Amino acid sequence: MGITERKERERQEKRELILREATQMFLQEGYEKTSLRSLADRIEYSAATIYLYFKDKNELFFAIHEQAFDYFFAKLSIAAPIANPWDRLQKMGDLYIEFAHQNPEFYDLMFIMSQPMVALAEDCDWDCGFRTFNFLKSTIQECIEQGYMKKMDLDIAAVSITSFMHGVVSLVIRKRLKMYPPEQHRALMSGSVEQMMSLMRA
Amino acid sequence: MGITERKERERQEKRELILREATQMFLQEGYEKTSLRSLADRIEYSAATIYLYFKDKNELFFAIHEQAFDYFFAKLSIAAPIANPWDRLQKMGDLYIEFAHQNPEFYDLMFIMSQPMVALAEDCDWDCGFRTFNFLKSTIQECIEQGYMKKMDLDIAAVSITSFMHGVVSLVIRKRLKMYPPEQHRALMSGSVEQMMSLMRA
DNA sequence: TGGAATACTAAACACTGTTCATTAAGTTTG
DNA sequence: CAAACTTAATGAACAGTGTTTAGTATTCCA
Repeated sequence: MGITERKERERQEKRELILREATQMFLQEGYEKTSLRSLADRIEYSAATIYLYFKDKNELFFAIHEQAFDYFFAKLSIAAPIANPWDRLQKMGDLYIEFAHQNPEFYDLMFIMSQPMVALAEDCDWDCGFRTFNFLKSTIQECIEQGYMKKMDLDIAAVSITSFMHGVVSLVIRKRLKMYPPEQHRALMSGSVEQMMSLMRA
Repeated sequence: MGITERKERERQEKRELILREATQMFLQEGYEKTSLRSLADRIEYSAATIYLYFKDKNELFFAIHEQAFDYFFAKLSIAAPIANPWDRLQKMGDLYIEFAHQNPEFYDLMFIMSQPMVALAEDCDWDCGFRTFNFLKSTIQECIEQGYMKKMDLDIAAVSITSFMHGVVSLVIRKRLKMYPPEQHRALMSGSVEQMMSLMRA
């Protein structure tokens, strides 16, 4: 029964083609210009065809957002081999800022836009988000256990650090740091991160 | 020459009527359902009329966002009479969280959505944002000067605190804190804020 | 070879923000 | 007072959006 398998494979491949082109379009042209019709033009199918592979636009955006998370996780993983958890945490901070700076559209989709989370049903889980969060959490735990970081509740610490990093980055991405000229933003970001790290250091 | 004055006043009043209804609609029905046509229905004018009082939808959203900032600033000002700057800062943190929790759509418009910032031209300034930021900044300055807060660069401190507060709140609003059940969010938020405050305390 | 399943699409639906020619009302002036 | 000018408001159109559906080819299997 190789035929149904081939069909399934071809179906999967077409889904991935659409996803790949959508992702490229999203990065190249930005969110605003990524409409289902323009995507349809690009892949040379009709707009209705996209609905055979994705339930709606939110689900397509969710799929792109998962791709972005894979890329982000791969980037963060550069820090994984660093034995010292404090140095690792520090490196993760740098990589976080770098990722957001180099892929603002991805960052937006992953952490700011509503669309992908609408695709996710009320109850069910957000695997790619959880994985990243747990990676951070385990590093923080090591930092505390090995006495690099002040003793504090693990969840509070993880939420605090996530919040802080997301805060800096998203204020810049959504243009709410207008009180400082753009050329100062990078310095303010890394300055704040450094400050925050030194406050948490045991 | 009372006629041109009356005309100007009537014009201003109509602008405010539109703005008031738009704001109510935005709060009641949410962003998604606030279209220029549905707003036009509500105020019993045609959609084209709105364009006689606002350049485009972004400018209307910017005006609503300014109203939201006024309300926010009034709320934050509850803390203004508190003499001790550290207590005042603490109170401002509580009020910030409370505002975001009670008016998530306003918060979104003020600090997350792109629309209002698009209405603001590249160069020109964001008065309502600046005012709020400066209020925070002066309180931080007092905290440092009076030895309540660890010695640190004022701008770094202001950006750090803003980032952190915005981070917690916006993660919740945009549903990126799914690793914890909703009933735990408030506790995590105040827990993080407390933790952060205690780290900054001299 | 005929019937069922699949892949795909054109066209329509119900929206959106925005523009513009036209109408109606009010104001000023000869 | 009537004519000319100014302003306010609108209906209709434009160009776009996400989404649904009826219908058409094409492929597969009994």
